[in-house]
Amino acid sequence: MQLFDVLGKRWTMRVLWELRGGRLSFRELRMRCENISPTVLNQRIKSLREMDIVDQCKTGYGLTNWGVELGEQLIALDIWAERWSHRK
Amino acid sequence: MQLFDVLGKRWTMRVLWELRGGRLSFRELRMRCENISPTVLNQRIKSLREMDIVDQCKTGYGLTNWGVELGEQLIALDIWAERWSHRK
DNA sequence: GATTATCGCTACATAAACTGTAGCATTAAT
DNA sequence: ATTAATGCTACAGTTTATGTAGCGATAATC
Repeated sequence: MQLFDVLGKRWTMRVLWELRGGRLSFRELRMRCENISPTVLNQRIKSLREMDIVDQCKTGYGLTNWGVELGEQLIALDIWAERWSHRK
Repeated sequence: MQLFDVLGKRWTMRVLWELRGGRLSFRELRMRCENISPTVLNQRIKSLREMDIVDQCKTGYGLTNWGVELGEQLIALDIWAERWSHRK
């Protein structure tokens, strides 16, 4: 499945996660992703833009409507992970 | 976050996806994952077992209770992806 | 009770993906 | 005009994944 192929690549989910907070410039996004290498960041952005999940305007990169929805899915995952992380 | 680190590795989500259907032997699991290399499959299994998401018994590998829950999260993602894939 | 099959898994050479740093071209502020 | 910040590319070095061969162990078959 195309979505899983992309999400399963290193940094993809992290990039989406960081973009939930609002638009970010390329350099800001890099810093928030532990200074991911610009090469890979650019590859991820490219994929996500082709998938209508991320877009770009003069104020930086951000989530499209689809991206916001996907972000909500990640939040659901995060809530589950919170419970899971407290397992005994 | 630990969960995203693991899920974001190649093949991890696919392995979980395939295990939703029931227990599978190492070799069966390999085949269903497009003949992923055994080296990597074993690494993923190891991580997922340490996280109490996958377990092993004489009938093969399968999901723990936590794994089933996580699988449900993936199904939610899949349902969303289905809608998304029909975008215009 | 040897033999054949299947199993989980490791070894290892090759290939692909990621990293880290430097820096170019462009635009925005001073 | 100069300085500063931006998005992004280049590239060498490292890490990760692939593909194939095969070992040791257990299970069925003759």
